[in-house]
Amino acid sequence: MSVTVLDVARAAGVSASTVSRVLNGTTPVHAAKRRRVLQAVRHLGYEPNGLARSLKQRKSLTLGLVVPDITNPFFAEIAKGVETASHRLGYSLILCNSGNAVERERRYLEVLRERRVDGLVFVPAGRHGDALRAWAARGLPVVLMDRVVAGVASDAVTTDNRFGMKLVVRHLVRLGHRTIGFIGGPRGVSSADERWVGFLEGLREAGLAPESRLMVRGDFTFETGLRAAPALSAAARGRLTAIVASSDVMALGAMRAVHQRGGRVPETVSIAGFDDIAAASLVQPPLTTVAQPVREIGERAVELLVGRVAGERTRPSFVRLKPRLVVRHSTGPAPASGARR
Amino acid sequence: MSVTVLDVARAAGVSASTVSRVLNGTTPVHAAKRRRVLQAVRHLGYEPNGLARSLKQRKSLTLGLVVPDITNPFFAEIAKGVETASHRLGYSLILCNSGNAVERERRYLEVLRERRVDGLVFVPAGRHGDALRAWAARGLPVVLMDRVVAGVASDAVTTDNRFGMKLVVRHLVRLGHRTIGFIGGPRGVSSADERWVGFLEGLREAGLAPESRLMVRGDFTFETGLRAAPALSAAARGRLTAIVASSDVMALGAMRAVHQRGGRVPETVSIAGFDDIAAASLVQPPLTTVAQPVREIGERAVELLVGRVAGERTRPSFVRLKPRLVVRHSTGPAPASGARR
DNA sequence: AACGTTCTCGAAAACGATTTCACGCGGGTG
DNA sequence: CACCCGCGTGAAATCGTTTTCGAGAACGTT
Repeated sequence: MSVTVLDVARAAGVSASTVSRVLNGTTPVHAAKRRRVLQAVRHLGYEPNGLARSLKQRKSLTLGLVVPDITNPFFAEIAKGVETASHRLGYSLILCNSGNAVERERRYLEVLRERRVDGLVFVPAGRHGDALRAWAARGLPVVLMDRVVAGVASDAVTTDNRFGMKLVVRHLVRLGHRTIGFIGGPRGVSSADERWVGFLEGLREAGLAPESRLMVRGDFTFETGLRAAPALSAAARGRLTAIVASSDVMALGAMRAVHQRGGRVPETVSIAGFDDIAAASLVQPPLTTVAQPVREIGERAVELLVGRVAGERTRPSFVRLKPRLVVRHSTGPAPASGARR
Repeated sequence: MSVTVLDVARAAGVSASTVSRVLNGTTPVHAAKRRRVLQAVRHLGYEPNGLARSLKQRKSLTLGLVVPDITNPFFAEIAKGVETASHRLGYSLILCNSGNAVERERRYLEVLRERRVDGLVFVPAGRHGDALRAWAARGLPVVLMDRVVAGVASDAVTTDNRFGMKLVVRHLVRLGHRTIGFIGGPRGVSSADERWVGFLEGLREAGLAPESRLMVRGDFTFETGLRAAPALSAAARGRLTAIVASSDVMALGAMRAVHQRGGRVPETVSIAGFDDIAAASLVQPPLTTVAQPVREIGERAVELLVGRVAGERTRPSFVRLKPRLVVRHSTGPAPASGARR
């Protein structure tokens, strides 16, 4: 059916080994023969069989990417970074969408092992990393992105979420806000937890006392924001002048809720998010948020991974990238009543 | 290093062939031996080597997915559908992000051939399908999504763009609009062209004469919409009461432009888009648009593809899915002046 | 002229599975 | 009783590469 290295060898009047050597440049080959080989390759339209090569070389030049939801713009951006870096370094990428389901995640890691991927770039869905531990137990390379899972010492590339959230709080405090509501992410997801802590630290820094009634937990969805905003408002009895959400999608939900009740952003209440997804700059008013170096997360992760595949390091390395505050128009000075406090 | 079928065979006191038979259920095996084999598999933690299997069976159980930009929510949604369907049918998926660059696209198809993927799901970037033709020339299965490329008769799953665009026009006409601006997509991209035609037909249906000055071409970006809206306004000399864009992203750009100049949507001008990306329902006002059955596009494409891989059909089949008008709040009755006309 | 070295290259052995082939063995049939 | 068939099984061939091993050729050195 398809043309093999042997066909090329026969056509060029050399042995299969020589063809291989020419194609891979592993060992010098006489110029004349080399030319004959290359010509035969071109003439027969030979395309090496990657499967056979991978089998022999015991490396597949393939990486696995597992994300909770490729439809989430944040993960989509990460995926793009990962994809770009992988192909640049000569690796192909198998995409796995776990849908936040731990069971599917487990299945995927199994499939990826069968496929003999050389390494795994991973945004774990749940809190418990059983599947991940099973992976690491076999000595397979893996690097985590965005989140880290307790009790697993692997490479990881994350954002400094605590710092990022503090930037937001500082920004709001400087605008005169004193009563700030917080919409957090699910407990146990490390990035969400860090942002929670960052918020608290930000308040403390400004000499403000946190009120637990003004801090709610969400699941990163639009609906969460939609419901949380009025709830926070009510809990604050009219003192609330700002809401910061742990993700842009939730912030957009909050913004919608405010609009629906006739409020104006930022005049009535300032709103800030986290992630800087594309929609953040598209809505009206454009959302103040924290931009993560998403592309870079993906790229660094892959670089770390192929480094480990090549057996460079032995101790896990932990990269923390600095996020950046992006001030747009959804945040403004606290209204007089709120500023007076 | 890793445990092979031979290790299992030795441990179970049978031959390698028997182990294979047990694992694949190709041929009946005595219950006693079968049990011993399964136990040995479990005990040794054996995991079959997919590369070896693929090499022998001459099928990789892998598909390739090539999209212009995974970051674009429309393609992200498609990717999700493709991923889900692939894995459900037992295939893995190699992700390729062409970045709309024809050259990268060509490279990718090459890599995918080397990897011996069983088939390709493809959203072509450019107009000229050289790479695609090269692919099809080798008799490799491929199914196109969203767009179709001239002169290539392959399977395809598309939306009825013409019909979708007519739905929008009818909707606006029913609201009393008589002077409607159009922001189209790049010439040569079949889906964009079809929408263009659909718009014209919609006007004709309503007995309205198209004005070429009120139809501009864009490239599906936010900036296009941002610039096009004022331009259309100017060209219409105040008669314009509605704008329909060939994509939501452009519609959002147009909406922003209107807001920036102090206009209101839909009071000053109605705006409609196409695609129904997530952001469409998140903005204020929520965008009237045409929803494509995105998830289904991906899934149908994969089903078609594995059908072809299995050698079911021989003639290319062409699936056209019906889109659906989603009326939100960015469109409203034409203002009196416009309605009078 | 004899003798290492270095280069180049082919034969054959991997890589780890599946599949073909042939064979032994019971049991039903004429 | 001879024959044939179907079942379960192992040995060996196969998928298409890369890599090891060893050998011949070419070359420079003393």
